[in-house]
Parts: sequence; C-alpha cells; structure tokens
Amino acid sequence: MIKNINLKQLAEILNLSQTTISRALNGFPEVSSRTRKLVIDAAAEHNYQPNTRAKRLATGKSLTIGHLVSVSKEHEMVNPIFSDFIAGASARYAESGYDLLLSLVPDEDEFTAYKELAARSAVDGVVVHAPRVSERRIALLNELNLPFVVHGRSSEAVEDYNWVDVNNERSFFRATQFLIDLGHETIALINGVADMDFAMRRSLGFRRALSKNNIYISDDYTFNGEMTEPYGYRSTLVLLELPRPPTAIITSSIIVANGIRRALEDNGLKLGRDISVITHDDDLSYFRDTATVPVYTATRSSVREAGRISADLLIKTIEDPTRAKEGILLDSELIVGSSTKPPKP
Amino acid sequence: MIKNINLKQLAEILNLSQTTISRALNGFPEVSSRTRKLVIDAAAEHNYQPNTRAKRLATGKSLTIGHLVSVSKEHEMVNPIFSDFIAGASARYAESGYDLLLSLVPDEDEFTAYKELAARSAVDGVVVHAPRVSERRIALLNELNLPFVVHGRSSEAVEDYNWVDVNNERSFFRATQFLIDLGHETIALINGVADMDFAMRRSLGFRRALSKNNIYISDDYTFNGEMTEPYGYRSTLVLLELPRPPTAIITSSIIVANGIRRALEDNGLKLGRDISVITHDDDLSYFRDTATVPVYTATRSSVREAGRISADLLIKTIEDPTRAKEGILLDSELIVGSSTKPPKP
DNA sequence: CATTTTTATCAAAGCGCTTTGAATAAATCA
DNA sequence: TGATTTATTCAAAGCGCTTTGATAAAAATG
Repeated sequence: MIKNINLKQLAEILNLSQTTISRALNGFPEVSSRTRKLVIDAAAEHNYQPNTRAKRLATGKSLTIGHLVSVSKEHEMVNPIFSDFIAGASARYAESGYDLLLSLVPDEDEFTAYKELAARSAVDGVVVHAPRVSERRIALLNELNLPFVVHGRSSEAVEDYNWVDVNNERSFFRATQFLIDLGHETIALINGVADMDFAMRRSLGFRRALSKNNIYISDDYTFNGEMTEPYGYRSTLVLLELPRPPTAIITSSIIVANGIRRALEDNGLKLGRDISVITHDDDLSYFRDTATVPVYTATRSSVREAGRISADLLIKTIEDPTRAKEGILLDSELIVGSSTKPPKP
Repeated sequence: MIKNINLKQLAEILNLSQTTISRALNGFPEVSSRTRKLVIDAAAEHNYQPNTRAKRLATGKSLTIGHLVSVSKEHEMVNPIFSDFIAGASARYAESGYDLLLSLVPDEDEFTAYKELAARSAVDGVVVHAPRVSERRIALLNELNLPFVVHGRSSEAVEDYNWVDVNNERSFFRATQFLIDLGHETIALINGVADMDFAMRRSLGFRRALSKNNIYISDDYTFNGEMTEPYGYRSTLVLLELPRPPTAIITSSIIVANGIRRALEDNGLKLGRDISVITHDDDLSYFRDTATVPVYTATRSSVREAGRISADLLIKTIEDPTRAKEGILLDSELIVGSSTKPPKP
C-alpha cells in the first residue's frame, strides 16, 4: 500500500524545519540552492505532496473554481455544450493548480447554491453558465464579492462584469444574410429558450438581416425551446405544415439540426436540396464535422476554446482582484457546407 | 455587500463557546434544545456556514469526490454520456454534503492524476469512468487505499471492487436475437473502442447470439472506434460498399446511430424499411426519445440513474470502509421502435 | 577588527473548525 | 442532607500547512 508522508515527517527525515521545507518547495528565495535540491529530491522520493486541506486553510484560499450548471427541471436537460466547455476550462485550471468544483443544481435552487458556496467559502470564483437576458446572478455575485466570469453575456445587466461570449448577433446576421443572398425569402429560426441571452441576440441578428432586406417573417416561423433533437424534429414538422413552408431554417444547435434533418427526411425532403439549413456549431467533440465539405453550413465557434479563455480570465481576476472587468468577444466563422443551396424555383 | 461571519464571531454574539455552537449545529445530543434553537436561529440570521476549508482540515475528511474523465488525445473527445452521469451523481452527493471535483485529463496523464489526488489528500473517493477490459487503475486505487466505484466493469481484474454496470452482454445478445427473429442474417456491429470493457461485452453478446443461431459474420461487418457521429457515418458507408451489405446494424451509441441514419439517407435508404438499426440508448437528456413509437429500437438504460447509484455506493463505501465490495448490475430494456423491420425479401 | 548587512534557518503563531477532557450546575439517589 | 448521576457548557488542543518575527552564521563594510 502506498503511504504518503506529511510535512512534519519530511522535516524530521531531512533534519530541517517545516518552514524551510515549505519555502524550498514553494520557490521562496531565502533558501540555499543546495538545501532546495535536497528538499525537492526527498519530497519526490517520499512522494510528499502538501495536504490540500491544510494548505487551503493556511493560505485562506480554496484553490477551487466552481461551476454551477443548472439542470432544467422540465426536461432534466443538461446542456451538452458544458462538457466541452469544461474540458477547455479544466486544462487551464490544471496549469495553475486549481481544482474544479462542479455542481449540477435544479434551476430553482441556483440562487441558493451560489450563496451557500460563498458562505462556506468553498471556491475562489465561479463561472456563470447560460446567462439570461436579465440575470440576477450577476448582482448576487457582486454582492457576495465572489469573483466570476460569465460564459455569454446578460444584456440587461447594468454593472460591469467579466464575460466571454461569441458574437451571436453578428453570427446570425451573417447566416441570415447568406441565405438571403442565395435567394431565400422564407426563413425560419429554431432558437434556444427565449430568455437566454444568446437566443435573444441570435434572434436580433436574424431579424436585423431580414429587415435590412425588407423581408417580413411572421412569428409562425420562429421557435424557442430547449435545444434537444426532438425539439428540432417537432418544430420542423410544424414548419412543414405551414401554408407556405420555409425554404431555409436557421438553428442554434447542431443537436437541433439533427432533429431538423430527421424531420425533413421523414417527409421525403433532402437537406440542402429541398430546404437549406444553417446551424450554430459549438464544435462538440462527438459531432465534429471533419468532412472535406462539411455537412452543415454553420456559424462555428469552439466552445472548448471559450472554456479555456473563460478559465484564464477568471484566474487572472482571482489573482488580481483590482483588475478591471473585461469582456472578450469571440468571433465565429461562417463555414459553408452542403446544407445550403439556392431555393428551388 | 454580503458579509459572512465565522464561528468565533457567532460565539461572541451568542455568548457561548465555540464548542457548544459546533455541537448544536452538528446535531450532537449534549446540547439543550433551548440553546440549540438559539444557535440555529442566530446562524441563519447571520448567514453562518462553517468554513469548508477549516471543517475539512479539522475532520480530516475532504467531503469531496473526484471524477477523473480522460479525454482522448486522438479526437479530443469527451464522452457525451458523462454529463448525464454526473448529473445523477451530483444530486446524490448534494444530499450528503459532498462536493464533486472534476478533472478532465489527457488519457496519458490519467495514472499520475490519481496518484496526485491521493497524495495531496484532495478527495475521499473517486469514480472510475470508462474502464478497459484490462484496467490498471483498479490495482492502483487499491494500493493508494482510495475508495472508488467503477462505472462499468473490468473483466480482467482479479481483485474485488465496487462497480455499477449495465448488463451489456445480455443487452446485445437480446438485440441481436431480436434482429435474427425478424429474419436478419447479415448484421453489422458498430461498436466502441475495442479495449473498453463495455464494447468487449457487447461484442460478446452479439457473437453469442449469432453463433447460437449458426450465423457466421465476417470481421468486415464489425467496427471499433470512438463513438462520434462521423464515425457512424463513415462506418456505414463502408458497410454499404460491401458486396453483400448488412440488412441490419447494431450500434453502441445514439450519436453513432445518428451518423448511421445520415449515411443511409445519403444513399437513398430509409432507416427501418431498408436497413434495420438497433442502438444502445443511454437516455441522454438532449436526445431523449419521447415519441409514442420511438425512432430507434434500442437497449435503453439511463446513465443518469447509473450516476445516482454509483454515487450512492461510493458514499456508503467511504462512510463504512469495512463494507464488503459490491457489484450492481443494472438491466436495460429492449424498446421497440420504428427502426427495425424484417429484412426486405 | 568591530560593525553592519546579508543569508539561511528556525520556533511559534495562526488559519477556523472539531473534539477531548474538565468543570459546573442541576437532578437523582440513598 | 450528602453523595452520586446526569445534563450542559467550556477551555484548550489539534488538524497540517503557511507565514511572521527572531536568531545564528556568514559575508561585506568602514
């Protein structure tokens, strides 16, 4: 059985004080290089690692970053992008010695969960996922004085805060314009839940492109909901029932896009040829489109990269609390695939 | 700004010793009920929560459970089931006051990561994800004396260990038999990575059904790989090129199944009518099939439920280290959907 | 060479809890 | 009523680190 030793034992072995060992291992200058080498070697030999619990109490830091992911009660849905986001963030945390505390909370308990985390001083900072247009969590976290970074933005927030977001409005504006340029005039939007900030911004971009081109689309052509595959399927069926079905559909998630395609094919329609589709593509690892001509025309932006960048920003904020708040706007690419064609005459 | 107080301050406010307060809040019997009420009320009023760091050092427990998820270097792929698994586990941890420490590590660093976690005493136990047929982590964790539960099993392990698994062999045996009963004789298997234990067992079940029915299938009909959508697509294209394409396909993931369907449809074939498909369905929240007649015939088993059960087993093991090791075998249902029909004559 | 400065090391305090062992007050017993 | 239990409460130690302030030895200075 592998046994670990503690600082005191290592001190006895080396015949040095705990102070010196602690300093040697933490890179303080007031240790002779000979001693430091001795200490480092002995630590490696005896498999010494400072006890996390003790270190945290002594330093007053948690060396932990919290991610509270809320689980929609209605569908018990976990946003699938979060695993890739966290993969990016986790890599950055590891570099700086932070642990990642993950908590999936029913969305109605979200508020309490943040308060509790702060009260018991469990984390040095948190990442706010899935911000709404109007987001009470931002004010709360400021009140709690808990450093945070928002993945996304919250349009109605009045105070400054750190955020990392994709240019959703521009993204969907371009996507819509692209379809219009191809000749489409009846375009549907299958979007996320309406009060999510990203959904609102995408809707804005969509509508700006339409109005710029003097195209009017009735509300029958837009959908808001949790971005599941069946949601894409059902919404598309509704669209196909309309007196004048759309010739193109824009959607917010590749998972929804899969549902759209299924609905099309169930109705004997072919993606691209019969109805064009553009999706936002978070570049999820298990859907990564590596074909030479991608299946979907997409506004693509790596959510894993966003995770890395958010983690980086958060760590900087934690380590320098006086740091000015920063917003980082990532751009998405418009990747042309085979799901978009001019409308059939 | 919301300020939190500590035990000492609360003791001064109440004019009681820290001992009494600690005991009152932790439910010890030697506190008068009047005092206990006083303490609990004051704690609530002043928003007192014991400092996590201090509590952990004092108790010698981390009150934290680690999940190390390895990220395949090759595809940077994060297994999509893990978010639903963790959603289930997280709920159980919350009940008992455990935090969840998540670390996504490149698979070649996996071993070191466990060692480090144990050496610095950061967790009270871990969940082992994605066990291989031959799994060194089991011996390692036993050596480290770190409680653990394996999600899945490792067939070549010699020692006892805690595990929670689905009956993969039986599941795929039944699925295969179901296809054979429908009249299929040329059946393909698009499976996970070969050295994963679940993939091996599913393959076993598949082959057992075939040989029981005296059906011989060449290796050209079986695939092993990371379960992405493009993998399902590409494998299916290969199958369709065979001199004698399969009339049915079994696969290990609904995401792969999506790729299969896309490949079929790109070739003018219809799921079910032209080629039957059975998939294993982990009941992922964003793919949850709620149709009255499910799209896919599937061996379904909720991975979220598995998460809950694994968490429960791990907590029991942590709280009673002498507890005998336990294996929990979950069953999957064979849900008949519209993706399976008798083969075309 | 005596004095100041620098270098290297250490003992002890402190982080905010839990827990041990003692003390006091109240209740019960003989 | 005095002796014994029982019910409450408390002071102090301890968890394993980091950090402060002191000290001794070595080096630099005048």
